Amino acid sequence: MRTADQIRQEFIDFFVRRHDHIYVPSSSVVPHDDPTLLFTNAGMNQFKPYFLGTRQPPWRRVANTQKCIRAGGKHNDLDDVGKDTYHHTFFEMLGNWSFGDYFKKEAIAWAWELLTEVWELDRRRLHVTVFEGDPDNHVPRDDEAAQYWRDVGVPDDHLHLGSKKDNFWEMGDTGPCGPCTEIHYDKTPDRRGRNLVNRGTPDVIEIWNLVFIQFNRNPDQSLTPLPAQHVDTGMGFERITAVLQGKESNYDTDLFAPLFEAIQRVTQAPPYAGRLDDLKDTAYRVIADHIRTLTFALTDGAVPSNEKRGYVLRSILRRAERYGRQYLGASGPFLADLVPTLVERMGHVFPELRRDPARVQAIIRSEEETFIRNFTRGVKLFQDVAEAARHTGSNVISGKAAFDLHTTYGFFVDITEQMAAEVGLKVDRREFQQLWHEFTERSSKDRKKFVVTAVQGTLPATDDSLKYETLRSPAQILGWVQENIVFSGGLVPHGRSVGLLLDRTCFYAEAGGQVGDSGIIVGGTGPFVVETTQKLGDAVLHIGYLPEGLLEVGQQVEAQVDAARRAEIMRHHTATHLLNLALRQVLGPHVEQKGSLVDEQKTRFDFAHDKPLTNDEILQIEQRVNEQIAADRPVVAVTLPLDQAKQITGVRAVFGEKYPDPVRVVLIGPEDPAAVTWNDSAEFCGGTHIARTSQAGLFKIVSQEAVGKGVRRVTGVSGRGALEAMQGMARILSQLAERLQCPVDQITARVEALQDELRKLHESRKKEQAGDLAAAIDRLLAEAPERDGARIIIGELPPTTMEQVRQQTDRLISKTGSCIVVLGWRDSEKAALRVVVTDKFTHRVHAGNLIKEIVAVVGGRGGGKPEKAEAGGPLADKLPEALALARRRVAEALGV
RNA sequence: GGGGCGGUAGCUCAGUUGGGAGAGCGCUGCAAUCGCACUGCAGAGGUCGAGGGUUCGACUCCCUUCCGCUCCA
Repeated sequence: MRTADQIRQEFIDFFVRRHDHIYVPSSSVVPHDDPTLLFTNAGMNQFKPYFLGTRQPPWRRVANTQKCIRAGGKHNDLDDVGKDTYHHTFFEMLGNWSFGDYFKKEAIAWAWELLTEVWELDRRRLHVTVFEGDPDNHVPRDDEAAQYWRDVGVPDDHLHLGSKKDNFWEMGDTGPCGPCTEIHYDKTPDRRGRNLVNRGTPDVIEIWNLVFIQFNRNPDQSLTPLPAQHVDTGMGFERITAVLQGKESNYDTDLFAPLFEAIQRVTQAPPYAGRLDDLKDTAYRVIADHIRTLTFALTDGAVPSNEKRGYVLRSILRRAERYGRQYLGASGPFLADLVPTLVERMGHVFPELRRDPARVQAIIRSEEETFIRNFTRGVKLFQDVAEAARHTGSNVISGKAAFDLHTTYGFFVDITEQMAAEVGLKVDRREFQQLWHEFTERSSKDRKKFVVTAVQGTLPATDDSLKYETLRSPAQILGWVQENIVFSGGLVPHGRSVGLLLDRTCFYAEAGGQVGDSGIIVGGTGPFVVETTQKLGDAVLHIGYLPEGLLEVGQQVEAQVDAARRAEIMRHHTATHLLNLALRQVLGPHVEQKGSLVDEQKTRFDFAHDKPLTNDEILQIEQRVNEQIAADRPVVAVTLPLDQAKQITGVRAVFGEKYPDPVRVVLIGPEDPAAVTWNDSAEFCGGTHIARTSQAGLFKIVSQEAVGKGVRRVTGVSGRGALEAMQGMARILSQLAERLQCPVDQITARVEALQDELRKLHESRKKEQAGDLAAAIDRLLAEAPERDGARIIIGELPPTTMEQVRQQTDRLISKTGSCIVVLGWRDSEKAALRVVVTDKFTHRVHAGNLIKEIVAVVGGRGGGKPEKAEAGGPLADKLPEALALARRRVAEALGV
């Protein structure tokens, strides 16, 4: 029997050796350069530019195996994984490719050759499909492909027509497309599967898809033939391995066996038995599949997080963890321990796995630990609500409880539902949906801001190239936007919030974290007040209002940016770049920008870092930024082709952001991109900056906080704000120094000494009082009358605290065994009372009720339980009176 | 940006309408043992995240804030 490794190799060798293909390694499973794509989900992802014609392919014929992940997004197989024999979130796609080289004839002939001659598959079990045609879109039936199949010997009763859904491939709404032909394998024992092709049964499965890219879909939906025709084929590696090894299930192949053994080893569960109706075996499949996805994704640089790609990975990890805990009896983290097995199994094909498996394991382990913590807490909450439900005789978990479990502990409803089902309960889905709806509604609505998202009418483009050069510029009014409607003629209305449109402007529109400019637009009889500036497409909206006067479309005006505010903004923006650099230098290379906000008061900077900054780190960072400011380095912007800009040493960009090509790069220090070193700041940035660093004046970090797991936020000030922040602190310090009568640099020591002194004083006073108190108590005890075996101890104590009296009453109880105690004393000018009644007498004297009555005498309130009570009041002089009342009441109660 | 939950001994966590801060594990000492483990006894260890407020009295209720987790946008 062939091993999986042999099968993969034979595929590659077949195309490379026999048919002159070039082997191209798999691209990363995390598409770092395509923000629209969560994961690489098909072999063609890395070759897309060649099909689109945006780049020339360096080779004509290629063969490869591509790492793919399908989870989250459109192709979401996540929920099916583990439940059947053939779904995976991670899989390999074998493919051979022609970029404008061979076409249908060769592709079909070679596919047949590989399957029937090299691999010697039974021809009688192979079926093929070809496109049936689509007259509405002028696409003919693919008779060509059908003929080539007949030529290699496929009989007509093994040739099927397929619909657009199965046999026509399109990249998107527009772009390259074409018919495809699929090869299916009949697994039925008697080879009677010809009517089961494309019926979604595991008995007859698609093993290879050959796509013939020959058309371009135009925006008007018409098709035109492409000048160069391409072939793109994809064969699911796990499937073909199962077929060639004669296995029912992909999971029965030697690709998964080592993983199952490892899972068994780390969980101590019974071995994998391959059953579909056993949740234990489902768990094995889920875990084996998911650990492949996690290991490959993390190896390629993805990180679990609470949004997007990272969130999908987190869900996958949790799903695996949950199956392991519930069905295999894993009690602690176990997924991380599976990584070495996978690296050993696949490292020779994907050497990147061997680069740093320890890092991958560390990430997985830490995720597992947080999940387990949450899971334990969530299970507890679940048990509470389940118990409560049973208690009320209901068999329904409320929607609110399910909602809380999701939003607090990340339990998806189906998890809650499953857990409920296991104990015979149901979940109120309707209530859940209702709450969920309100929740998402509120989350999305609660961000105010005047944001123009879509407009009716055509927006004229604005030339805003002046924003880097000047703060005043002549312009002509082209119109305005009001309540999402574009007006292009007439008089600008008074007092309403509108977005004024000009032909050119020097106003900076909000972008790249920098806030929009404010200012005025002068002309006619009154200035237009600009509160902020935003960009929509190529149009700049000067958002504000016209208080009075006349302003008309077509009029010549002058745009004047609020120069003082802009200056503060520019200081902060340049300071942000210096901060970014300093963070990396002080904390390490993992510091990646996650977002920023720059305005006239501050710079707020979010970055990847997983723990709070220490005081020392903050000091170092401030110091580095201020050194750069003091060095009075020039700040220059250069515009470069994107490819070239990416080559600049240590250049920084926000991950996931789309940058134009050419891109603007802001350099601090060197004026030539080639001269940039790791100690200089270079960032892709479209913002406005000061000309020299010294203009920032001063930089100070004022706060830091966590924004989410692994993301920290620091807020800093420069320019005037920094001065104010420093002065504010200096003022507080000098006030403290004055109050403490010591120099500023001794404040810490002085406070420590004071705290120490205070503590000692407290202790000695406590001791002193305790002595007095014990003596007083003993006196009271000596003269206490006895009634029915209980000592009745009522009296006043010297000034003390409740704490002390508690200890003394404990002593009394252990001494007397049975007693009724009413004590009063002064505590910082107020009267305090405590009543204690031992068990046997609580039905005759209720401590709580008694104290309520007697505390009224000293003008206070209090309460407690039958056996003990505490109270206090302001009229300390009336204490004897209160105690006298207590004596009477106790005497009455005991029938004296 | 908006919401939910949590922060109590070195660790994991209890703490029930506001009325003496606890358990388990760990730690120290003693006993027992040739020694270790186990066991028994004793003990140390807490600004109940921080700061305000309400109250005679706050771990508990209210506000602010920090830290962690989580969901949505």
